[in-house]
Amino acid sequence: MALEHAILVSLTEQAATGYDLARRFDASIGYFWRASHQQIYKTLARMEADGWVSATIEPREGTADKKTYAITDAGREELTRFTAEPSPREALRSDFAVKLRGLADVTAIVEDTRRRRADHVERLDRYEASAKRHYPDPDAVEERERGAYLALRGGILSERMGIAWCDEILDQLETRSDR
Amino acid sequence: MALEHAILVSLTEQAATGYDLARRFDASIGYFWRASHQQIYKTLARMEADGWVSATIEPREGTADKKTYAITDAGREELTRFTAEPSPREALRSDFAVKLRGLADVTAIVEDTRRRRADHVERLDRYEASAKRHYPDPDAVEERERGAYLALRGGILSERMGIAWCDEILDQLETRSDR
DNA sequence: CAAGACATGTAACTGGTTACATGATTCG
DNA sequence: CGAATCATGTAACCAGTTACATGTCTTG
Repeated sequence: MALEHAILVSLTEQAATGYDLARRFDASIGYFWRASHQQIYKTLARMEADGWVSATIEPREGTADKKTYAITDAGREELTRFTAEPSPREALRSDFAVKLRGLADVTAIVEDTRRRRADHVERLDRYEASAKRHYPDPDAVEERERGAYLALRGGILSERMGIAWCDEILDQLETRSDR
Repeated sequence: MALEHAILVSLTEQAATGYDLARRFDASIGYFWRASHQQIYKTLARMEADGWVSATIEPREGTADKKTYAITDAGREELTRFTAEPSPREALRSDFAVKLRGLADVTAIVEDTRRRRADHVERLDRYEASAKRHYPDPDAVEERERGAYLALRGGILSERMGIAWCDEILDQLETRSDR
């Protein structure tokens, strides 16, 4: 389970509320881990019980208290322990590949593939823009940003391969007649 | 949810017992969908209740009956319906990327990356061997095998990109001193 | 005769999703 | 004053994992 660890990594960079974390998971960390705010609040509660994070409470009237979470020493230890254990291979589950394998309706799959390709292109653009902005010189990435840079590179390579796959599929399935 | 649909695709090709399906999910279909036998039995029961598959029962003494499942017309309809709906983007969740992003222990990550690279190489070899054996001429793939071929191509591209990523990571993190 | 393949399951648990619910503050 | 953003949750459900459980048949 790595949601906990993704949160720990994020808190290492900067203390945050559940809401902040949810936004980070929509952006940079979301490149390789998605999480809803409900899931994040649930997980933070468990992590606090485990002593991996500690909350600073800011009472508010009329609504729930604001809680800002910071990583604890125990949390840092847990992160080190987690880093040391071998990562399991990602369980790959692709609805798209299942459809493709079945190839029940070529027209529908071509359509789906085009949609998918457009999505990859859009993400690739975002990632490349982000890379250009934050790491204009890849050979001079700062020590403490190296991890984030390499993770982003993974995103870029992954989107490029996605596009290449879509192109192969379209090349084989598209009839010359339509567009 | 696509386990049901992965099963339907598999049964379209050939009727099978739960045990057979579990083995198929360890092999070809397992390139893009993993499932344990427990999960498969549970899902088959639900699918039978939904009328998507029908079981031929072969009674056996002293142990549970053998059930061979075949896809029904309702199952084929469901598969068509599923193919027509747009595929959701895969939820990407990578323990490895979380670790990399945190970069808490460079030595541990280098080790993990090497392990990961070896795994990608091994899979790539298997996929390429399979491609060579089943589809020696990519331009002459039979109509009804096109889906399987394109899915396998996805696997190949994905492993290649995995290797490329590992190489970039190792290139940036490996000190010249070790190996 | 033992090991491994064939064959089917149950039970407890965990992580994640979807739907629902509430309320304050800020900015155009 | 209304929309967006900030902020925190609960409840019901579902899919998937892990551990446990059983028994036959085939082959070396």
